Amino acid sequence: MNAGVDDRRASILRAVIEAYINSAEPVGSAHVASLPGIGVSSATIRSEMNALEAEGYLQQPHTSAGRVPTERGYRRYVDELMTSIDVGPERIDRVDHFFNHAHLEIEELLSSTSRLLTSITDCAAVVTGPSPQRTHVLSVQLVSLGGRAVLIVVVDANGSVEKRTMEWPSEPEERHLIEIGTILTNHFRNREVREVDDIPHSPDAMVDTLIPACILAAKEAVRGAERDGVFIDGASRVVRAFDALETVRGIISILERHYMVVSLMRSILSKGQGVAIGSEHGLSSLRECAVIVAPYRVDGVQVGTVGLIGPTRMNYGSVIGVAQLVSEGLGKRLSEG
Amino acid sequence: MNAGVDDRRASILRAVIEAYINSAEPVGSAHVASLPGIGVSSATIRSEMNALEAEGYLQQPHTSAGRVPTERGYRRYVDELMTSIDVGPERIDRVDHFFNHAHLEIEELLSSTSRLLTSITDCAAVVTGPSPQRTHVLSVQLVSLGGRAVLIVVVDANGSVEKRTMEWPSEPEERHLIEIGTILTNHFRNREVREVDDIPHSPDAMVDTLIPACILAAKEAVRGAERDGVFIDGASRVVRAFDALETVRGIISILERHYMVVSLMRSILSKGQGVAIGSEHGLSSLRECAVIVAPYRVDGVQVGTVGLIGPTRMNYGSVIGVAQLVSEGLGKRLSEG
DNA sequence: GTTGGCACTCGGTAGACTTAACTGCTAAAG
DNA sequence: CTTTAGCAGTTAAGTCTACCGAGTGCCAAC
Repeated sequence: MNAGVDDRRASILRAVIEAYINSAEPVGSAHVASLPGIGVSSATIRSEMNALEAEGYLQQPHTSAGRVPTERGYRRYVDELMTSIDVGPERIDRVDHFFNHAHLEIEELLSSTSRLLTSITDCAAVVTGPSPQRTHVLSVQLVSLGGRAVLIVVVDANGSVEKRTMEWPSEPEERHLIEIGTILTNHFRNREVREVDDIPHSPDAMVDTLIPACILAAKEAVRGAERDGVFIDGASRVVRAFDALETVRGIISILERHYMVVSLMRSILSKGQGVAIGSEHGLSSLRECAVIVAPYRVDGVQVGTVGLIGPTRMNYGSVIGVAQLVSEGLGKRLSEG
Repeated sequence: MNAGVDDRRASILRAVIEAYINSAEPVGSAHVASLPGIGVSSATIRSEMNALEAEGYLQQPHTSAGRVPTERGYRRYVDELMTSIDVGPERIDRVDHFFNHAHLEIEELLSSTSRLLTSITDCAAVVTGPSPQRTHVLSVQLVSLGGRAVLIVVVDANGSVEKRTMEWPSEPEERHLIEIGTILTNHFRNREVREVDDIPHSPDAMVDTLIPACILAAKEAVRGAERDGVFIDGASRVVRAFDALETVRGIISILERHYMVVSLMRSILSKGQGVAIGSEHGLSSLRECAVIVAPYRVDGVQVGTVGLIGPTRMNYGSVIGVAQLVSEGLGKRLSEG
């Protein structure tokens, strides 16, 4: 078993996987042999495919069928066999055009990014917004909602607004609200919320006693907003790739639960990877899917992610490329402010 | 053809529809004859069913099968045949418990209402929030985002926050922002945004020239927020009721486009109805679904709606009942503030 | 090591037959 | 004139069989 043999075997594996990605049908030796760049007969291919099956990269749905890649096969393909990350010029154009022409509120930007991703890749797309916990605060305001209810409104440097209602000990006075707003704005300004654990003071005793609760509420407002910044689109698109009803239902029910998707993406990233194939991520409803994750950076700091969920037989080269392209574009766009 | 005959025919229609709702399978004459309260033989039922088919209320999937209700059949059932709107005590309890224990921000309230609806009915649930256009404004604030970007933040009486970025003619000065905030807060306070079309003035010339653009931005902020106040849940649940893949795909792709769902509900309401069955609403992807809409009122004014989307063979009595129950509960809850 | 040849294996399709669930019709009974 | 039992007629769905074709594994020859 020398390098030459392994090279050939590898390129046969690549050919099988790419053929399967295109056709979604088991690939036979004759088809591979007919491909340009493969200079050997189908009999040779057969014996190589046999070896690839023994190595766990391919499998046969049944004896008289062609071969289909296993999870392990896809994994190797992504890790070392993929010809190149080839997005295609027209897709690059679409992405460029999108970011050059996007003038939107942050939520609209993220949600249309998600729409862009799904329409380019035919996968379901996930975009998580910049974590408000890690964003600098610009302003804190208090607004009376009537009765003892007070709304605390936090604006951060991304232009996101977080809020939370709190209960005042008694009917709030306008001047207290304004004063606390000013104190908190100065206290939080240009700090990340998670860093703040000291408490400012006021000469006014009444105000002074209220401040700790307000700080707590502001932090909770920001924590609560973490959940909202997830934009998922394209469920109906992924679903086209499958024809087993149970699979479809499983996928939909995961995509519907945004927190599941977020924690899925987090867990993939935390393993230091960008691609999870089939059962690698452990969500059995998505066992026929691959998940691509690409974090994006604002001013050098990773603040959010872009993700794509599609069938394991997706076109990895192009999907991974698009994910990277868009995550870069989004990071750049958000860095400009 | 006297009243007695029509009564019997009607109760046979009712029996067929209810049996079909329970079993999802074509209903035969023998089964209807065996039901309590039907004192005639299957032969008689057959001839009545024949008549009902001629009248367009029933149809046969094929000659040797039982009968299935037509759209027209369901329509008549909903309009005059439905035994009663029967929600069932345990469901009533769940709804009561929900509204008694819900202490949440408005968005969380609406989204968990939507979750409640879908889990009770197994339909997809839609909750549209109170229109911010028709809500009184409590406060308007301006926050500098850096450079010439300024965020205008509008808080309304429901505790919703709307926002919009605008471009300042030059680097904004803090005192201008505060002053305009105060002027606009006073100007908008306790008015509905859509009513405001006059423009307040300021002695400061610089401020005075900026005000019209700010009013515009505030109005756009509110208009833009209209879209966000839609909470849809339970796509994976409706989908369980169907086994044709194309149907499933169609439903998902509609539910994914929130604006389509909103305009669907609006159009049903504008026809003065609360139930649209099959093709009545004109969305071909939902031709196998029925849509139930129930508006809710806050302080006597209709501000939003609750909707349910399920298969045409849903249990109308219970689903309509739940929709009404929840819309009342939600209205009451929001009236308390 | 590579190749053509060949026997073999299965899944899938097509046709024939059977079964079961209904119906509509008819003629007799109420 | 309505209701009913009985029965022949219709059709989808299930079962069985045969057959085809795609694709394999193996082997002898190159």
